[in-house]
Amino acid sequence: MSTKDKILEEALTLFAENGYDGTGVEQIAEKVGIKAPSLYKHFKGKEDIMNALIDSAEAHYESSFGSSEHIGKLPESRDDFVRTTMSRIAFTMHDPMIRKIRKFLVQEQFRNDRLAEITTRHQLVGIQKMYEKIIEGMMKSGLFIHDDPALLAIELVSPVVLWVSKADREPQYEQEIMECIEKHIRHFCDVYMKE
Amino acid sequence: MSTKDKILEEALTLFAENGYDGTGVEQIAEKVGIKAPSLYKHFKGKEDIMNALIDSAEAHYESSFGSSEHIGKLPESRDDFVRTTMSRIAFTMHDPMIRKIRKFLVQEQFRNDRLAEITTRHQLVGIQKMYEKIIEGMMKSGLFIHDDPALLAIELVSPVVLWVSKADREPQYEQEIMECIEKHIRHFCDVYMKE
DNA sequence: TAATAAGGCTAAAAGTTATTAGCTTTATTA
DNA sequence: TAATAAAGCTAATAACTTTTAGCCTTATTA
Repeated sequence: MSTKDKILEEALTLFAENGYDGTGVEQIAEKVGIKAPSLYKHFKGKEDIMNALIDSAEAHYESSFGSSEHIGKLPESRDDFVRTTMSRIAFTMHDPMIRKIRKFLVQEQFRNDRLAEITTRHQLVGIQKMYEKIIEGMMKSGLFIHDDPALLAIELVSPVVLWVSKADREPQYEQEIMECIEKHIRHFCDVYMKE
Repeated sequence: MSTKDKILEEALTLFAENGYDGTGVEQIAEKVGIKAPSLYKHFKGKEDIMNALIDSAEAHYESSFGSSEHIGKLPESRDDFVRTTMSRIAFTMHDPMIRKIRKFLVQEQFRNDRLAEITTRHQLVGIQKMYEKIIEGMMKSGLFIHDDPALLAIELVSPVVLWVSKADREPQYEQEIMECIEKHIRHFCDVYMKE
């Protein structure tokens, strides 16, 4: 990995943990294994590092939810739906990179309009749009009752977003949280699936 | 209002806007109308101001959701439920004090365990426990179908929490957001209310 | 191989920030 | 009214932070 990439990686880790203002360039440099002034061979300044990070958060969003490719084939049963949804959530919750981006965004969301907009996309648009399509498909294939897929996607995803953000701040409850999430998803199926 | 209270008020405003690390004691003092060293006649230091603010956020939570008194009488019809719920949300969303506490907590939630725990209580426990009781009561009075009140409260409240936090970062969309929320609540009633 | 560029370093400038010391004024109370 | 406490101020300290300047080594390339 190039030094430039390593700087971005360590900066994201530190920003996620202590916020932008709570992190010094010296700390970043130390984690990379260089001295602070050497950072300036790769970036114009601290703000420039942050902007590059925002770009990469944006790129990450695009590659995760930008196209509809990522849906794969539609779940074919209730159990299939619960299983694929839970594993998607477990992945999102535990993947270190995704977790750092989430923690970074949530702390810096008020810094500027671009960060605000990206945070909304990550929290409200991304997974929800995806599940809108999945649910819509499953309505057509007769597994879900007919209803507004957008509203159902919101009802499915919102509690998950809140629980995952609880897990970000209180990781000791991860297991209970996963149980709550599964209970919620099963209840969702009880209400909106046929039979 | 005492100088001490004014310091807390202005500190909260600034912390909500720029975060703890993004706010200087000089800025706080200026807004209060004194010089920075005078702050130290009222607080031991910057951290002490923050701790007092956390106490007041805690007290605010207690007075809002600590007792069951705040439910008032149960809604007696679907329209009544939608109306009272929407007005509670509008109040929570617009009240400047509540908004500042929300923005402060969301930015500082990772700073220490106490902040993490209070953030969870504000975001996940507070309104949800309240609606758990309301929904439970309305199940008994036959307005809602019989189901787990805790799960229903989560489904009702979670999307609202996410939309309100979007309104905090992008206030220009407040109106659309209120429309989305109302649509969601009406849909919730369609699904879980009798007739 | 010689020249050049990339990327590291030290030293230090320049600015900011939280905090303390000590003085003065205002308000409280004995 | 006199004494004391509270709360303000200026000046200064001390630490920290970001960034620049200039030098040296290593790698690339003509």
